[in-house]
Amino acid sequence: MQTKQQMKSKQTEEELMAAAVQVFGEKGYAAATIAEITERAGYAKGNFYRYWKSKDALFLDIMQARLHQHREERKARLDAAQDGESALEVLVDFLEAMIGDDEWPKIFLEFTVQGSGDPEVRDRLNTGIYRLSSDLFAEILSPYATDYEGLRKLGALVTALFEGYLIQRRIGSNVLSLRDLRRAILTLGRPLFNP
Amino acid sequence: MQTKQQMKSKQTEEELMAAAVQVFGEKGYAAATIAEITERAGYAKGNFYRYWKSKDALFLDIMQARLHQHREERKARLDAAQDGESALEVLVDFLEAMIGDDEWPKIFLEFTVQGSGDPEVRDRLNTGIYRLSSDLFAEILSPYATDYEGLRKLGALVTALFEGYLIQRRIGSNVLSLRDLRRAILTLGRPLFNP
DNA sequence: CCAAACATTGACCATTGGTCATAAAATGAA
DNA sequence: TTCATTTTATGACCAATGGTCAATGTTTGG
Repeated sequence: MQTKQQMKSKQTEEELMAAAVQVFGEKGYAAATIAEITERAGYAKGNFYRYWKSKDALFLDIMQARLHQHREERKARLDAAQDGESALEVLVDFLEAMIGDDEWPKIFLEFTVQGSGDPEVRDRLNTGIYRLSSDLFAEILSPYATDYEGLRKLGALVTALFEGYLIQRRIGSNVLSLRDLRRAILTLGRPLFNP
Repeated sequence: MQTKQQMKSKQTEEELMAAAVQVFGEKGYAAATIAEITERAGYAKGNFYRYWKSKDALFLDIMQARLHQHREERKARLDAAQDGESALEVLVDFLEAMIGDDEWPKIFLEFTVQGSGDPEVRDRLNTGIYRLSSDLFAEILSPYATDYEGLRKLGALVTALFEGYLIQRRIGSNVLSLRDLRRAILTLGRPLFNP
């Protein structure tokens, strides 16, 4: 059992994080303010910095938590895949699920682009926890294809397509649908699995 | 001939813009400050707002000027294209040239993503002056293919790939090269031109 | 019971985009 | 030339915001 202090700390952190998820979700990354987050959770602004060293750090934590959930599902479904194309479809399912929610992917994108100005944030984003890295992608699909470098590039192309798609959604363009994306990805991947 | 005042105004605007190009180029969009721009041009901060109504407006002007140049070249070369695939290659050349410079595309991306929060900026970005719109893309390639809607989607996919590629460069990933991008785009486009 | 450790507060700071009253310079009609 | 009007430029000022810190309350464990 923990001490009263430890419990209170934990609770405060959770309350702050819950408020942050709300505020970020409503206003996006840049427009969300620490003052509003703490106020909504019922604390003073200064208290925030006992739990996170910056707004960036908090957002990375939230991102991590949200992505963790998706990764678990992905793992389970991948075990059921039979061949390269179906495994690729599972990966695309995973990316689509991440993107399916309407607001958060845009906010992730906003943060990714603006945060990458800071070397510290850039490093953490590159950890592979936050993005479907090319290496992980190639690793997952390698049982089904021989061209490992080709798989890495395919992974990068897939990520590029999804993130480019997000930019278009952010700007308000509706030309592409998720179905179009999927078709394009399969077109790009097919040569690797049926040489 | 203009009056002395008009000439001075024009000169001031040019000096401010030149300073802005410098500062944005060195620091990116967010980190560039109006104070540094005016200071470098030798004026007081307040004077800036006689020429642009906001930092956003100035950046859009700069973006427009830089893109105009590329568009002219593109137009000239497109007249020489013979078939669909070579016309697509010209378009890719154009996008590659835009992206070839090292810093500015990243800065454009930074602005595009963060500025798209503001409806006014979003509208201007969608004018088609700032992006290779799907409609323009389809227009240009329509002599070589019958599936007009397919061309529009191809245009959107190409844009998505390039902008996704920019995100990766911004984050520091080097998996994709421009050659990879080109190959992927041709793979996606081929079915439209050789049905 | 009390000193040390921890949790919380809110005034304060620096930065920055943007505003505005004021001043300096140019203009053009009398 | 004169001088009221218009244009150009100034810099103090404002509000918003991320972040800091000394001070205050609260818990802990000896």
